[in-house]
Amino acid sequence: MNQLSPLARKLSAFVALSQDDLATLARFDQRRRTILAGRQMIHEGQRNASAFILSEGWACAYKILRDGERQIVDFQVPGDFLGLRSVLFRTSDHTIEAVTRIEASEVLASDILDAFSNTPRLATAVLWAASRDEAMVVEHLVNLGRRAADVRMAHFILELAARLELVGMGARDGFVCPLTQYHLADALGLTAVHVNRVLRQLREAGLMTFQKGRVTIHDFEGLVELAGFDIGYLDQDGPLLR
Amino acid sequence: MNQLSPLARKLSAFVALSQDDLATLARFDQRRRTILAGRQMIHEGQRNASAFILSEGWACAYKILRDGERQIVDFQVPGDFLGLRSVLFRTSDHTIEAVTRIEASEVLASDILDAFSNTPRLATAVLWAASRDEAMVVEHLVNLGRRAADVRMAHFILELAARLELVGMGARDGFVCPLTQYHLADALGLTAVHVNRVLRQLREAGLMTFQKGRVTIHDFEGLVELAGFDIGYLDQDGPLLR
DNA sequence: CGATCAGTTGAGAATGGTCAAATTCGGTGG
DNA sequence: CCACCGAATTTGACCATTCTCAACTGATCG
Repeated sequence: MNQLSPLARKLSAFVALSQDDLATLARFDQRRRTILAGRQMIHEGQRNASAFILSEGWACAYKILRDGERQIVDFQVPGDFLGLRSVLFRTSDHTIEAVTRIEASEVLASDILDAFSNTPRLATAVLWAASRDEAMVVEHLVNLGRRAADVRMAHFILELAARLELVGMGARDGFVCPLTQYHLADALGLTAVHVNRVLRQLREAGLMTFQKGRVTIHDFEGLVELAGFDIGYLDQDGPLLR
Repeated sequence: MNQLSPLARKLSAFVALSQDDLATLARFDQRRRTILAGRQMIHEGQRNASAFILSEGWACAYKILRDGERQIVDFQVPGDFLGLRSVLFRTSDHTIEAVTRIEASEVLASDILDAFSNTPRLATAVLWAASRDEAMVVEHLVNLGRRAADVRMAHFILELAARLELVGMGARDGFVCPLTQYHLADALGLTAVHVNRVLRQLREAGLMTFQKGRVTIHDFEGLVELAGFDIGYLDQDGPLLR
């Protein structure tokens, strides 16, 4: 079982996959790629893009507006499947960029379509994983639409903490985080200047520190209370499969 | 072909579905329901919810925050599939409410899971439709994060116009729209008061009018220019299928 | 004919943005 | 090891978009 890819590990935590399913998943993992920090893995408008399964490093998906502004839609951490929509849509509607140096497996469109035809159980599991990502995008949307800057930041940090904990890369007291304050600004719909002020405010309130590539959570309960964070949308039940 | 459901019509516009696929889809359409305006079709926290295919009327999906604020995630119009995520997640992470009186078909979880096992081509088409919805949520997120109130409104109206045109319910000069200014406010992350001001501003600029259940677009090109609207994300190519 | 709900408008407040300038920090070449 | 460079972070002063609160209108409904 040490041979399982990060995605297989994640899915297996929720679904019992058959030997067939695991074999198909293993084929997803044949094309190892190393991507340098800052490189684009998929770019907006690209046709026939591949998908990727992230095993090391962080990526982010974003859109650029006419005036050059950037909105980050989400971040991907190890174990995440990225670019599924770029495969189903012939042309990608967003850019995915490596935040750090990345180790990933490239998954061809044909691999995915074959999986849908031949291993429906795996297909449903992949759809569940995609739905979980969508649930995160929805919560992110709620964050942007209806929460004040400090609450927004707190919620964002708690979501990252929960996601990283699931893959063993963090805990309630914090995690290693390669993001800059510009990343936070573009994800949270704020300016970098205001992000800095909000971070200071949270630090001075004794809730959390974001410094030198590390997030330290000083008061987990306090942060949850401020953010009104409810982990439900991350669906720890797993997919409905028969 | 008159017997096709709205969803079958929408999917057929993009994918050639086999007799098997169509037969499976027809089974989706057996449980007709009428839902009164204001009723909840799926509520947050509900377990084992059904999905629905909308044939008449408008619905909206939203989340309520701790402080009672509401964020509308998206609207559904005839031809839309709603609640797919509520089926895959055992418990729904959002509420779906009828904006008007609705005619819809209830689709059981088992119908969908069977479809995935038996008609992979249809499953892929459904996944594509879900991805298209996700693309709209993503664009909505960008709207909230990085666009000013007037641009946000213009973009939202143009998206609705494009979606309704696809199902024959509107055109470039406008459409019938049952939404209140409160709906707009909760969708766009604004207050109803500010929505009203923005609408006045757009009306006085000769771009569009939102009044008495109808949106009238006076200057389509001007609105597109203001919004920086690019229809690409609605993916008119259809899904990649072999 | 109240009651209620959607829409409209004004005045003042506040959250977050803009602009500008330091300061810190991690590298990199000497 | 040290000087230096560019990127990231930090802070202040001022500004503007959007919110809040409050009042009023008009339509609809029982």
